[in-house]
This record gives sequence, C-alpha cells and structure tokens, in this order.
Amino acid sequence: MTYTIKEVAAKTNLSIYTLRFYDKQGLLPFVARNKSGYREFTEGDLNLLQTICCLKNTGMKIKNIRQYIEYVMAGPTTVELRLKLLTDHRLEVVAQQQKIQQNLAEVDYKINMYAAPNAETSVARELAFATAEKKANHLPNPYQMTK
Amino acid sequence: MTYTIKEVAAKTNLSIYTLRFYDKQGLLPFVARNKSGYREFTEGDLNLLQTICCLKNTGMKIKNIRQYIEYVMAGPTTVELRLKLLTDHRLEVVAQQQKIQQNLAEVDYKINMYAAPNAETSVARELAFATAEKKANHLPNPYQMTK
DNA sequence: TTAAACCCTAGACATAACTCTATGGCAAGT
DNA sequence: ACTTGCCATAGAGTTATGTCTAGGGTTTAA
Repeated sequence: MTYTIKEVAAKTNLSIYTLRFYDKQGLLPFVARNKSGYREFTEGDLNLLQTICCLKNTGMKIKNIRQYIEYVMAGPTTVELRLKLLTDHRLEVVAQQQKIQQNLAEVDYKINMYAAPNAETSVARELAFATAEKKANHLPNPYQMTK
Repeated sequence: MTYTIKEVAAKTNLSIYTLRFYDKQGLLPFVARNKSGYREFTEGDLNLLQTICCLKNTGMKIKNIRQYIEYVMAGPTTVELRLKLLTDHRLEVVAQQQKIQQNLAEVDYKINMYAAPNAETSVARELAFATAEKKANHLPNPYQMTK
C-alpha cells in the first residue's frame, strides 16, 4: 500500500541520496514516517513527486520548487499563487528554449560549413585571415601551422 | 585594432572574471599578450569567442568546448573531428529540448487546471484523495486543513 | 610624478545540486 | 539469536562554473 525509499528511487530514476536530499531541502514535507522513522510514500506522494520532477526537469531551482510545495501543503486557497508561480516558470522556460534555438542555429551554421565538400578550403581561408590579423598586429601566431 | 579584456567583456556580456576563467580553462589559447602580459583580442579572436558562447549557451561543458578549441588550433585537418563534436552536441541539445517540452507539457496541464474556473474545487478533490489515502494507511495528514 | 584606472596571477570563496561516508537502529529469514 | 540488507541522520566531499580578494605591475593624464 505504501512504498519504501528504495522502491520510489527505482520508480522515479532518482537516487536514494537525491530523495533524501530533496526531503532535507523541504521538497517532501508530505512524506510520512512509520514508527521506526522510515519514510512511507503513498500513491499521492508519488504524484506530487512527479510534479517536482517536471519542475526540476524544466530547470526550476529547488528553492522555487519548495515554494510551490509549500503552496500545495497550504491547501486550495493557494491556487492563484501556484498558478502565478507556474506561469512565470513557463515563460522562463520558453524564453530559455528560444535562446537555445538561436544559439543552436549558429552551431548549425558551423556544422554546415564543416559538412560542405569544400570545408577544408573554407577553414583554411578562415585560418589565413586570423593569422594575417595576428601578424598585422605584431602578435604571435597561436595556430599550429602544419606543413 | 585590438581589444582589451574590458572591451571584450562589454561586447560579449561575459564578465572580466569569466573571460579570465575561460582562459585559465584553456578556452582562449588564441588570445595573445602584449609586452606587459595584457591580453589583446583581435576580431578573429572575437569570432572564436562568439562560437564559444554559442556552445556554452547551448549547454556544452567547458571540457568539450576546450576540445573543440583544440581542434581549431590544430588547423584544417581537424574538420571532421570538429564536425563530429558539433553534430553530437546538436543531437544532445535537441534531445534535451524535447525532454523539456515533454515536461513542460505536464506543467501546462497543471497550469490549465489551476486556471480553470473550478480550480479550487478540483484542487480540493485532489487534496481529499491524498488525505484519505494517508488515513487509509494510518499515516498522519501533513496538509494544512484550513477550516 | 603621482593618482586613477587599468591590467595581471594565484588562490580563496560561493552556489547549486547532488553524492558519499560514518555510525547506528530495524526487519526478515535461517 | 545472527546475519544480511534496508533504513535513518549528520555532515563531509564532489563537480561545475563562476566570482572575488590580495598583492602587485602598467598606462594615462593632469
């Protein structure tokens, strides 16, 4: 009817260490203990833990996840606060995704250059430009000139 | 004709500390020094630094960025190695973006729930389920029951 | 020629998020 | 009752990526 920390670790792909760490960080105030002090996870606890993982996987800081959990623990009156926290987070995630897309486009540009049949030629031209610039500024050439 | 570290910091939005840190990590072997030991950045150096920032902004580890830079320093014969490094990285970034999309979809589900007109009701129902489960397992109820 | 504003390095400190170690209690099977 | 394996905590250690401080040389401009 309940799960041990080991079982939860297996289900969630979090390590036992991480689960205890999250508990210590105040992310798991809903997890009960049995008479020996062992954690007992219910299905409902796993649902909440799943939400925690979603927030973590989208890059939310533990501090903010803790805030969310505190809202959950406080009951239905915090719905609006939860909504604001999640929508703010959503905006950050989307912005971050866009930033990565833009930077990845530049990486793709490089990839295309390197994948082109004349790649060595264009790279050699780039290198020639860089070394010429070093020379023009009376700076040593840091590149390995093979041949 | 060349830029000081301060000017480069202003251009790149990296701090002077970060630039020196990157140099210490072997990311800037191409940057020359003047007779006083001051760094002198050329335009070509800025191009390379821009690539470094792209890789960093897409989540590449410094260790791998250093590997890329080492390939660049070694000249045009490393084009294929550079290509492999970048395409491997690209795959990781895309996979990571997809993972985030999936997790964000779950966050969106929560957002929609909280944004619905009957949000408090459904949250109260969720809470009732969780507390009932705790009770059924003879565990204390960790939720703040207002009222 | 001196003050202000640069530049340098080495190395300490910071932060986040784990990860592990030491030590000891509890549980289940023989 | 013992052994094995699981559970607990406290707190030390790790990794990555900076950020800052101390101590000292350099450049510029009044």
